Amino acid sequence: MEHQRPKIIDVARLAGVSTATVSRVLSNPQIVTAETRELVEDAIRQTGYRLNHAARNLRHRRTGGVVALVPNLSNPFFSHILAGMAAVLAPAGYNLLVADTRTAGGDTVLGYAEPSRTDGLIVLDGALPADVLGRRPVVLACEWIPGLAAPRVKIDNRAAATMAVNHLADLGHRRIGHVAGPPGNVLTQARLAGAEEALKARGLPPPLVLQGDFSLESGRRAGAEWLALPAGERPDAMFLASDAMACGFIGEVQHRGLSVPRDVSVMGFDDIELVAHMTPALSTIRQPREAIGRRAAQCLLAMIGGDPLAEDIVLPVELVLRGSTAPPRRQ
Amino acid sequence: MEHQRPKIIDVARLAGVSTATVSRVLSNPQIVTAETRELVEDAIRQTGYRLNHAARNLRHRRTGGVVALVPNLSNPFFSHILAGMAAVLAPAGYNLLVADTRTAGGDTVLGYAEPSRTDGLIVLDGALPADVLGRRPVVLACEWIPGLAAPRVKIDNRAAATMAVNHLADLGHRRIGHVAGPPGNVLTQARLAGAEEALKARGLPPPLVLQGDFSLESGRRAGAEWLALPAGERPDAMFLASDAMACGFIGEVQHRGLSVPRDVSVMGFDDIELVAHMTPALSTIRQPREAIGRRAAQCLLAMIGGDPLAEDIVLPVELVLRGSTAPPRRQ
DNA sequence: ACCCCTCTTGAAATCGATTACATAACTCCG
DNA sequence: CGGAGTTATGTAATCGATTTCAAGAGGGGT
Repeated sequence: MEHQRPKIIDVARLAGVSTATVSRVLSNPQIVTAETRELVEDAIRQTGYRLNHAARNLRHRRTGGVVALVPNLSNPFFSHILAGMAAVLAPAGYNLLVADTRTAGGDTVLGYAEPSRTDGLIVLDGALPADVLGRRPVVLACEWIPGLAAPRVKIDNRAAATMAVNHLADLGHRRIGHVAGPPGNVLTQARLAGAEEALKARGLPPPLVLQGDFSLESGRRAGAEWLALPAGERPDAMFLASDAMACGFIGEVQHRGLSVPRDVSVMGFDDIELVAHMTPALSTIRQPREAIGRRAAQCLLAMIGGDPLAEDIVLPVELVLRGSTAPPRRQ
Repeated sequence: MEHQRPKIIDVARLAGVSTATVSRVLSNPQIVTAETRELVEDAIRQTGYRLNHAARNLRHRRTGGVVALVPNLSNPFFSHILAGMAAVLAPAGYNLLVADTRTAGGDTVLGYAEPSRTDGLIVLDGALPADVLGRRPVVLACEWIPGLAAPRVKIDNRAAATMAVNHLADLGHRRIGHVAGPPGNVLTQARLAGAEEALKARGLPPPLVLQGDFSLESGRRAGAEWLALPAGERPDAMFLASDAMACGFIGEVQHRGLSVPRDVSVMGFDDIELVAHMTPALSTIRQPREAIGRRAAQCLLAMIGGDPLAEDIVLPVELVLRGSTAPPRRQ
């Protein structure tokens, strides 16, 4: 016996049938007689035959791969989304490739978008140029690319931001600030708009807006900026557009000896796992991350399958109240 | 003109050469005359030809994919490692597939190990049964699988734990505890051994050992256990086998009104990005995560290329001192 | 002028599966 | 018992590139 991997023809010979029959047993068992089928299945077991996917994919003119373009893999926000996608894709016979659009160069991203490498894309980064993606199945999740006509799976960011700000206002805060995401980002804009809207609707002054970029470090900088304000001008509640920034913000404020929520209430956005364990635990907006991943994957599979259901999906968020928000201190 | 993707034969016809020549221009340009080469390159540009990877891979009997098996994608510890791997693999023409061994079922993992899906594996989970992986290029990173003969890329966990404990002892702590990882895990064992060794070498009592599993939540539980001890028996310094656990531990201790490092000094392990921003900032052992990923990928590529350099690589760690460790309180 | 060698190029086989089409066998019914 | 219809299987083309082998072109030495 050679130590080569057995091919379909080896199975066919052993079972005394043609390769066509073996192939049918593999992909469409019910159209083969039970008798023949068992013959073939025995042969498969005996030879230890395993299908060669490259060959099947070549014939099917597909790749069996789906790529997720993530802006920053180190952000734990994305990991559950990926898990949700994998949970849908694996049973459907698709591999999930993950690419970090920040660390990977533009060429690499372009390489992934290559139709002969993947059957479709799930884009979680709104900052990619639309033309990079080519004309093929794409689903946008969380963020989206303004010019691009593709189904989106997202939350209502504006309404979520409104919820967050309303909570702070309900506690009695009147000077509410916002740390936004990177300029130009669609989430930044929607969350800022929601925050402004909520304040306006209650007759409160517009928010002090500090710029961030969703990262921990930018949250820390925002904390430093907040501290640098004259005490009388500091907002007494801050709504930050990501949990990572909220962590950085709180860290900086605490390092300088102030206390959350005594000196400032803080709301985050995302509900990453960690923030429930901080001191104080972070009040935040929970995004259904796993569901986002699953729905995005389902949507993409449908598109690959030819369904033109280009409908956006909006998933519900949840307001999670913990220790980082409290009524303002009596002056 | 049809809107089909152009194939190599379309390019060949336009250039007036054979497909063999086009293929040579694509993969071995220098063996073709400059003249012909330009002809072909023009034709490629004109047709907008793009190589079909499934076909090439079929012929080459390779898949162009490498899979990383990660125990828990949500742990940010892994993301930089993955980035490091991708940085090496992409230029070499390999796709990186990422699979979470916890969320993916055993079947899925087995599917990835399938030779016709990927050319090699990088395993970051020591809990996989060795026989799942089959007989093919494998590199173990961080964790390893005792029975399996494969090159490892790792740090010296025992020495790193010794460093951590020595730091606590240098500060003057005498009752030092340890929160270990999941039982049976190789990292758990090495780190525990290093901690015990360091204490013994200094004539200090063996550590109180609490069991964890590297997760945030298990760190929180350890914090609760620590709090439940009679105050006189509590170790006044704790070394935890992961940063995630250290976060959970500190969170729990602080929630109950005690202070770090006043009431207990805490050392973590990994140096994930976030812990520099907590209050107090966490003292920890920094693993060179990106380098681990890069070296593992390089090693795997070498193995795929046929090099049998089955050498283990041990990378250096760094002791990072921040605010969570301090001399014990005077009693 | 002839032979040998090197360098380019093309024709055809190949990678390993899938599937359109053909064929054989069998059922059913008039 | 013959012909139509159904079902199970085999033959061979096909997916799109790579590569072996052979042939032709040109160069150099004698």
